[in-house]
Amino acid sequence: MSPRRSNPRTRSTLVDIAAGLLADEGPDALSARRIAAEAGSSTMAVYTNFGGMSGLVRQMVYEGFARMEAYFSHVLHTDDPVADMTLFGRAYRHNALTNPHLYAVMFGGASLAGFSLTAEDRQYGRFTLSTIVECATRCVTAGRFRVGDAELVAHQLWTAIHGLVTLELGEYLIDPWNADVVFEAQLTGLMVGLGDTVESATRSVTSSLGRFKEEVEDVRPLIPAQDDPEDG
Amino acid sequence: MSPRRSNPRTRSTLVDIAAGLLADEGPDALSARRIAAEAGSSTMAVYTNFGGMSGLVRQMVYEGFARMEAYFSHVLHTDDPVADMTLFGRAYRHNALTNPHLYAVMFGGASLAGFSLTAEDRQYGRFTLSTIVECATRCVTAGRFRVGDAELVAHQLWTAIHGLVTLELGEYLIDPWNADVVFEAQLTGLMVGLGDTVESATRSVTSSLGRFKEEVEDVRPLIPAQDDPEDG
DNA sequence: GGGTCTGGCATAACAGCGTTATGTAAAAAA
DNA sequence: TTTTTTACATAACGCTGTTATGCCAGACCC
Repeated sequence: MSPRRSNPRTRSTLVDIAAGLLADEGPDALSARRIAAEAGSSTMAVYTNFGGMSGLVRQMVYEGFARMEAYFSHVLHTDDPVADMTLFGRAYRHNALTNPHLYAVMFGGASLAGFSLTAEDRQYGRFTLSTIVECATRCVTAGRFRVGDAELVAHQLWTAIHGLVTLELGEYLIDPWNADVVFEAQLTGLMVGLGDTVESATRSVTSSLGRFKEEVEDVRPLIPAQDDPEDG
Repeated sequence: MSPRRSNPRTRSTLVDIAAGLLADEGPDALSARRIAAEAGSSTMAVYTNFGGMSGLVRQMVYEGFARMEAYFSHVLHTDDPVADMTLFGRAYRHNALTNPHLYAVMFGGASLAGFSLTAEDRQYGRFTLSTIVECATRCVTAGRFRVGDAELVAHQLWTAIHGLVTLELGEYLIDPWNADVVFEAQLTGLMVGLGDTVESATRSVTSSLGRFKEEVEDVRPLIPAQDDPEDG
């Protein structure tokens, strides 16, 4: 009754090769033929395992969100929620700059020809935001933020940092204002705009810079297995 | 000695058709064969006039920046520079939502397969920001903004609004926080973060909403001629 | 006005792409 | 062992951007 099962390692190796190709040579290097050639198989492997290039790309997007969550999970909860929040911002930017092409596929609309995210995919991405919402709640209850709705706060922070990262990846933020300067100013400005005082916001932003180098920067998220925890 | 000159109208019609195709059917509908077919010529017209698809797309990007400038040019200078600034934000978002695919090509990195902007193209885009810098200067001299450097202020505003618009176009901002709610809150928050008081910022944001519908919303920027002011 | 020469544009081909129809063989169930 | 089901290989289809080739329109020179 039950037929031949697909090799579990095939899925993960295909995704690994595709992710490496995207990271090393950019989106134009992503092709079914190229991936299959480097995997030593035919292009049909992409179709039996993922239903086409879209499915494979979608799997890479999921992995991208997993990497982002890995960075977020290393942000500790301290008694300075605003510092925690700015640290999330630093982690978010760090993840995007570490995986620029993958980030572009995740949030860049139709970054890859013929591929677009489904509503379910975006819901996956939005779920990652729940960590930020939780931290925003702590900022509000601590009296540091004026606005009461944590979800609105999270969206404001997300959109602002995302925009900076996007323009930075697009090489729009260079001389004389490089992205670092704008980012630091943006962090402080956002906290003040949400209700924190200039003094405490500046302190929190500064402290999170030190924490970033210890807690987040060197995190090397392991590539998660794709639906099949099999590994060799 | 001097050879046959290319038909000046060919360039503009090709760009017009391409822009219409991009706006109506999205990036996947953009192909040299399709454009040539709708123009009644062969694909070679794309190569003699633009050197290839990249050149044509680049020309469309220039037109995109021109449209954005057209919206900006309709923002009046009042004695409330913060209201003017938020109105620029509304104009920026309005332009992006009116030309979503074009905006994606302008700022979405490699939104179209095989196309990427050059440093010169980005300089063109950054030039548009000079209007914002000028307005930021007025905000600072009026004592509404704390931060002294107008260019830094302009970059903070640009990145924040761009990020919101990008996620909105990517359909990441829907239930329960739609983009409108986040946008209004973001405008106020940004002004406060830059030094304005909550009260005056709220007033300016509110007043710019009314001005938007009168000064900006119905602007229909005419498609500028491409390097050749010839027209028929 | 005729000659000349440069380059716009058409035709057709090439290499690549994602995808699919077809055939084969491997693996799981009976 | 037989049966069944599907993973995978091969080859083709239609599409893409691009280019080699050739024709001829049109601007200069005489």
